[in-house]
Amino acid sequence: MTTATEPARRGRPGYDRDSMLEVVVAAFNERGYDATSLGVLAERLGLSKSAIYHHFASKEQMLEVALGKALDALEAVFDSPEATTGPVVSRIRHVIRGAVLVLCENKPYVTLLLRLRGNTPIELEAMRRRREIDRKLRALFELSRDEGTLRPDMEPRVAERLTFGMVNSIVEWYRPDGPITPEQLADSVLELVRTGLREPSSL
Amino acid sequence: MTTATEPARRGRPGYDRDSMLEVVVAAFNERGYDATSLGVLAERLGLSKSAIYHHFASKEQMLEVALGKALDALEAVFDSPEATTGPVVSRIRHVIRGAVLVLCENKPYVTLLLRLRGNTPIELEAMRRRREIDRKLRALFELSRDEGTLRPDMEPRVAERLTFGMVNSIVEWYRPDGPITPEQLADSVLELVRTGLREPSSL
DNA sequence: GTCTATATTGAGATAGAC
DNA sequence: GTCTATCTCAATATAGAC
Repeated sequence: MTTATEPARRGRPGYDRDSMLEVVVAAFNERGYDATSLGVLAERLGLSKSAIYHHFASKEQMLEVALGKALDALEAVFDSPEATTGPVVSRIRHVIRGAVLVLCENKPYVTLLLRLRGNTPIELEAMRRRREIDRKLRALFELSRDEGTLRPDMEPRVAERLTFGMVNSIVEWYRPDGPITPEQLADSVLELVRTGLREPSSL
Repeated sequence: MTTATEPARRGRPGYDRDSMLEVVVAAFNERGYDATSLGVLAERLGLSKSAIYHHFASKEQMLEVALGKALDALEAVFDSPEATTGPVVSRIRHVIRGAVLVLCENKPYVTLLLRLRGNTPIELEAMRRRREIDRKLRALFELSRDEGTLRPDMEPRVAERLTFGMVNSIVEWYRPDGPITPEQLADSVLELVRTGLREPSSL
């Protein structure tokens, strides 16, 4: 009932929670969570409105499950051994690369997370977990400053905000079927963060 | 009726369009446009719901006027002489700096613009104008690549997206009454874009 | 697991008095 | 320029049959 077993997603009927959530979250991201009615969801699912309640207790529970997927994946990156041990510069590179990859591979769920406004307790709790992740990147930049590998005119807090701003903005334009792979994108972000956009010789 | 004349914004009554819009847009940004009901707006304004209709024909018209403010200010930066003539690197610096300053000084209106989902013709038109601005930054990065001042391993399109991603993310955390001035913030963004976060000597 | 009702609430918007 | 009262519609959610 909770864990998907085998087939799932046919032409029309026979949804399980995960396959239904894919359709639902895509709709949330296109129109916004609040602007997406159960009627629209039912239409896109090819079901009646009431059938949805067989899988989810409420519209907000769909949001809750989706946000959990995004947060679990992001937290795994920031709590991994490569993020908590070793040279600080390597740790920073690891979490930035990992965040880009998670974002690309779980784009719909992360997109939903990044657009929360905190209108309900469930949204507030998700935002709390997200802020905890932000805090971990900031802590890494503080270590970097202390050891002298962060340029001294850059506040760790500003570095963290701008870095995450850049990374998070990727959900707005990355296309899984596009020409750029997540790995290439992660390389571009890391290079920009490391040494900027300018042709090095023109410094 | 359309243009504000003199005083405006008192303790409770006597709103004109602009002073009312300030309150309205703040509410939109806190809860999201769709999740903000006229009832909530009336409460925050200290008015009844129907009184709002003396100033705006509809909820969506409030959005339209607010988006116009943001877009007019941004377009002014990208159409200015400093953005269209002179060395390409200077033009890029000018539009990035200008975008950061406009964003800080018109934060509520720009925030609203950046969160649109395109659910109505009015939203779609605003998104079209916004894409036009994106296109102008991309064109500048293409010129930069052609003259050899953009690092060759960075696609102009990716450079544009990551740069605007970083700039636009500022609406999520900039505080007008905080310790960082818009000018300092613009400097930080420009330095990060130019040469990255690393202590230069550690390259 | 899905359906056809339907209950209930709150939304955006209007009428007309003051 | 603001109010009270009301209209209309669409939203989330439930009941109960198949």
